[in-house]
Amino acid sequence: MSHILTIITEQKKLSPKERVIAHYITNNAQRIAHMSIVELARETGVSAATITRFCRTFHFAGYPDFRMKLSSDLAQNHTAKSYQDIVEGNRLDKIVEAIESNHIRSISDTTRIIDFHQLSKAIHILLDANHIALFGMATSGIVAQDFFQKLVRIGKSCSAYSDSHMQITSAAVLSEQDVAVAISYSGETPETIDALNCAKERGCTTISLTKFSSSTLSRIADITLFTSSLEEGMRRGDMASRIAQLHMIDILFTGMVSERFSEYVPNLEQSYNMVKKYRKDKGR
Amino acid sequence: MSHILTIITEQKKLSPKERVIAHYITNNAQRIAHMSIVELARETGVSAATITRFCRTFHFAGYPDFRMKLSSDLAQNHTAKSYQDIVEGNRLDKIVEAIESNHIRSISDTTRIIDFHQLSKAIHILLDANHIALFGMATSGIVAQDFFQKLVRIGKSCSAYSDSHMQITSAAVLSEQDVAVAISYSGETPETIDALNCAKERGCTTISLTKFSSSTLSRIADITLFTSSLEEGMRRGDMASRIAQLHMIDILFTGMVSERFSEYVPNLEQSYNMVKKYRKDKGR
DNA sequence: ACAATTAAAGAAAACTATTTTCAAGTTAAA
DNA sequence: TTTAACTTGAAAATAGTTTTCTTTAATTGT
Repeated sequence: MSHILTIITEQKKLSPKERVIAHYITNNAQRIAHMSIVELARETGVSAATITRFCRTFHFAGYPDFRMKLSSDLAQNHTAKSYQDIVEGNRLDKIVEAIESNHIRSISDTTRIIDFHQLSKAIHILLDANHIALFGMATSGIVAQDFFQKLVRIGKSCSAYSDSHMQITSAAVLSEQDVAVAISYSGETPETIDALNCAKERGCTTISLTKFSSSTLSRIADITLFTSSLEEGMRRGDMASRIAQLHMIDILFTGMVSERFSEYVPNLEQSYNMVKKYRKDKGR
Repeated sequence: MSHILTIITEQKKLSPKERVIAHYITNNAQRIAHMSIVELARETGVSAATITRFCRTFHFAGYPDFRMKLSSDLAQNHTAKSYQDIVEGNRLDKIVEAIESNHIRSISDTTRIIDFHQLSKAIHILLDANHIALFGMATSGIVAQDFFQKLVRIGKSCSAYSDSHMQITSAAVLSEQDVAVAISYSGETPETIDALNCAKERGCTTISLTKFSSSTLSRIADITLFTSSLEEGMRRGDMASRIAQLHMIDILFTGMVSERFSEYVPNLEQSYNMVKKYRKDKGR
C-alpha cells in the first residue's frame, strides 16, 4: 500500500470525523487528486475546516499539500516495490532482494514527505547555531554520531553523547544561541525526550527527527523533520528506519555545506588532508 | 525524461512568453510542485494569466491540474538516475533530488555486485565465530558501531573500538575461532589495515568490506565483500558509501538471523523488551 | 451527580490562489 | 495604411483554503 495511506490507516487515535475522513481517503485515494477541499467535505459529510485540521494532524502544510503528496505517492507506488518482511529460512537472494527494496523504499518515501519549508528553516538554524547538541539512543545514537562526525569536519561546535546522563548534562548547559536535535524513530524514547525538554527549558531552538506521525518529540520540537513510517512488523533491527534517518542527515548536512560553500568546503578538504598528513608523519 | 516534460519540450509553435515558461519548467520541474502560480509568474517574469493560458494550451484544466499531473509524472519517472555531485548554491530541491538518487543508486549498485558465494561464506563464518572483532575508522567506524549494536542484540560476543590503539589491542588477543571484519571504503586506511593484519597473524578468519576494486584490505582478507564504487568527486562527506556499507551490514545481519531464526529472534525481542522494562522500573 | 475544563466540529469571516475579462500593444496580412 | 488576429498584463471576479469564533459534546475532578 502507499506510504501515506499506510500512515493514515495505522493512526489509532482519531476523532470520529477524522476517522470518517481517513476511511473515505483510504477507499478513494485516487479520486482525491481531482477533488477540492469543498468537494471532499461534501462527499464525506464533514466541514472543510475539519479536513484542513485532519491534514495538519498528519503534518501536511494543508489540504493542497496533502493532495499533492498523496498523488505523487500513489504515482510512485506503481513502480516501487512495497516493504517486505524477513521471515525464517528465506533464501539468501530473497533476503537481499527484500532488504534492497526496503531500503530504497525507505529513502524515496522519506524524500516524498519532505516539507521544504521546515527543512530550509532547520538548515538555517543549524548554520546560525553557536553550538549543536545531538540526542539519540541506540540506533538513533549511531545516527547522531554520524551527524556529529560531519559537523566536526566543517568546524561546527557540537556534541553527541550516547550516555544518557551526559546527554542531559550537555543539554543543561545550552543557551539561547544553541540548537538541540533529537533523533528517535518512534519519537517516544524517554531519555531523548528528557534531553530535548531540558534543552527547551534552557531556551534553545529544538529540532526533532522522528517517524512521520504525531509523537511526543515532534510535539515538543520547534522544527519537525520526518522519516518515512514503516508498516507494523517491519522494524526488526531498525534497518530501514536508520537508513532513512541518515538520508535526512545527509540532506541537512549537504544543505548546510551548499549554503556556505566557500567557508565549509575548504574545511572539509582540510580535515581530509590533515588526517593523511599526520599519518605520514608517523612513518607511512 | 518525464512524459509531460517531453511534450512541452517538443511543442514547436509557442509564443515568446510561452517559450519562456516552457523553458523554465523543463529546467525546474521538481520545484514546480512547491510553487503557486504567482510564484512561478514572478520567477519567470510572466503574468499569472499567461501561465493559466499556457496550461490550457497543453490541455490541462488549469495551473493546479498541471502542477499535480507534472509532479505525479515525475514521481513515476523516478528510476535509477546517475550519481550527481553537489555544487555551490544548489537549490534545496536539487540537493534533495541528488542525494536521493545517489543513495538509491548506491544501494542498487551494491546489490548488483554481490557475490552470493562470498556472502554466504561470510554469514556462516560469522555465525560460527566465537568472537567478532570489528575494525573501522571515522565513517566506517560508525558502520562498525552499527554492526556491533546489532550483534549485541542477538547475544553475539563482539567488539568495535573507534580508538585505533584499542582496535589493535582487541585484534592482538583474537584466536583461531574468532573472526575479524575490516571496514574501509578505500580499503587503504592504515589503522584498519594494521588491525586486520594483526588479526590475521593471530590466525583468525578475516573479512573485508571495501569499495569494488583491488585494495590492500581486500588482498589481505580471506573473504571479500564489496560496496559499489562511486565516481570520483562524489565522496564529499562519504554519504553514499556509508549507506552502501550499512546496506551490506544489514544483509549480513539479516542473513545471520534468518539462518538461526529460532535462536536469534527471541534474543532480539528480549533485548527490546528489557530496555522498555528497565525504563519503567525507574518510574516512567 | 454536577460543575469545570477540555476537545471536537461547523459556520462564517478572512485570506489566498486562480481564472476570466478587458484593454492595450504588437504583429501579420490585406 | 488599415484591419484583424494574436499576445500580454492589470485588475476584477471567482474559486479554494484557512482561521476565528461559537456551539456542542465529552471528560475530569469534586
